[in-house]
Amino acid sequence: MEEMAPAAPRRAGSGKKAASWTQDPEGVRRNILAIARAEFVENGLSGARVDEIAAKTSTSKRMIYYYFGDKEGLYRAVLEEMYARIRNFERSLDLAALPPREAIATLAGFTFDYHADNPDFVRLVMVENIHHARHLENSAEIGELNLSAIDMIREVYERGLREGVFRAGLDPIDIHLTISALSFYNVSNRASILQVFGHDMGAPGARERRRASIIDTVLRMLAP
Amino acid sequence: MEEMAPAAPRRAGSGKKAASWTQDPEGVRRNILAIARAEFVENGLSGARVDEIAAKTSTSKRMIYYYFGDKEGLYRAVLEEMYARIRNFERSLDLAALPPREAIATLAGFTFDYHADNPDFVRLVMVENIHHARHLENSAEIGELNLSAIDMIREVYERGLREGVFRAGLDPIDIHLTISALSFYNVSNRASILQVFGHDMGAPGARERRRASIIDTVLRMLAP
DNA sequence: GACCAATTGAACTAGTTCGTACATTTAGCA
DNA sequence: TGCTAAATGTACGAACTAGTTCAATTGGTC
Repeated sequence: MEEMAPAAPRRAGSGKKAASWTQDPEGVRRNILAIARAEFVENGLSGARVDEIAAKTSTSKRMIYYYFGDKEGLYRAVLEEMYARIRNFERSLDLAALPPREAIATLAGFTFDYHADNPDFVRLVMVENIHHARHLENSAEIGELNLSAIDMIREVYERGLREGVFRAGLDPIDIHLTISALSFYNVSNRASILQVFGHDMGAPGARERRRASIIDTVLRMLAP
Repeated sequence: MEEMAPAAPRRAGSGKKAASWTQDPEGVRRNILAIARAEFVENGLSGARVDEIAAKTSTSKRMIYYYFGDKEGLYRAVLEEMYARIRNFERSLDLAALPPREAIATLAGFTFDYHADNPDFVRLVMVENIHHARHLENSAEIGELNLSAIDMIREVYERGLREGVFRAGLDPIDIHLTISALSFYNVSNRASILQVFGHDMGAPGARERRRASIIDTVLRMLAP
């Protein structure tokens, strides 16, 4: 779903000695980030190889260290870019315009789709959790999107309460966790579920059925 | 929650040259497996270091290769032991003796507790999914526990249908996925949720509330 | 057009990591 | 008791890996 950021036409010829190149710092940065993301997502932080990332880049290993300091710096940059992206996704939703039940159904459906369509995001969060989220910890600007997601749910939930379509006593974060867990697991554990149960949660048919089931489950959770 | 399998008293003195030792193949095996599990769970497959595992063992690196062939063989052994364990857990449940709704509530509660009490299991499954479950694939004897879990749910579900306490049209595997997802996520994503939302799903109070909420959600999913 | 800071390239290195070769000890059995 | 196979210890090496050194090129600015 993402372009590879081909870093502008560089070194048109081969890698000869006296070859010349045009400067394009932003392009180089984006190119490195895109490749690095793919590698970290596929092999994890310790499994990814800097030399491998460098080789797949249209630039050299030297540039990785020049722009990102070290391997962890590069990983952190990938992580931050990924979270910035999901923040955008969340901002794109306008639940306030919908009736409570439809708002929750929309949120659940969109969340499910976002996870299913962005396995990279899911896998990176898995990797980060294996590392006890200590890179997320050192990364500023993560705390911003905190309340936005929860507050959005709280607003809809309280509106639903006033209208009598939701039951009282629920915690907005509990609603968020339920939606996230059901959406996340369908991607994160796809491989092991396939091996153990022979059921492919990612197959088109199964995915759609699961999507409907999850929306239904969340609505039932909130029903009076 | 697990003993360290101290591999029988070996080399009572120090590691001197002429020291003697008593043979204990099984003890050595178990000792290596226990240490290896901790390392793989903590650092993943690529992050774990064979030398580090060997150092923490009461035996030497030579033994690891003697018994398990290579790093992947050791990892596979750890994985198989872990799955054998959960199979035992599932067999310990006797849902047939309970009324349908209580049976499901019990299953959900037990599943939640098993995950919460065995983060090692959860983390190892995460690691395995990062690797696309390809080690699970090459490991025989995994397919056995397939139907047991699903069949157990199917039996209870159909009983509930006949008694009119469950609604029709559900897939047993869908029920299983819901219970697993909600239980798994609470452990697997604890670190990132704490960082992003400042909410600790593992804290005693939060854990109990979440447990009750999940059981309730599953029952509502099945209600007519 | 000359000068300096920002960029980039290629080779190199110090330390790590998996795995092995070789020697030795133990346990059980003829 | 002596012999053999299983089990264990020690030391080492080849390959890999993150990060660096040194030098060169570019773009903009005076």
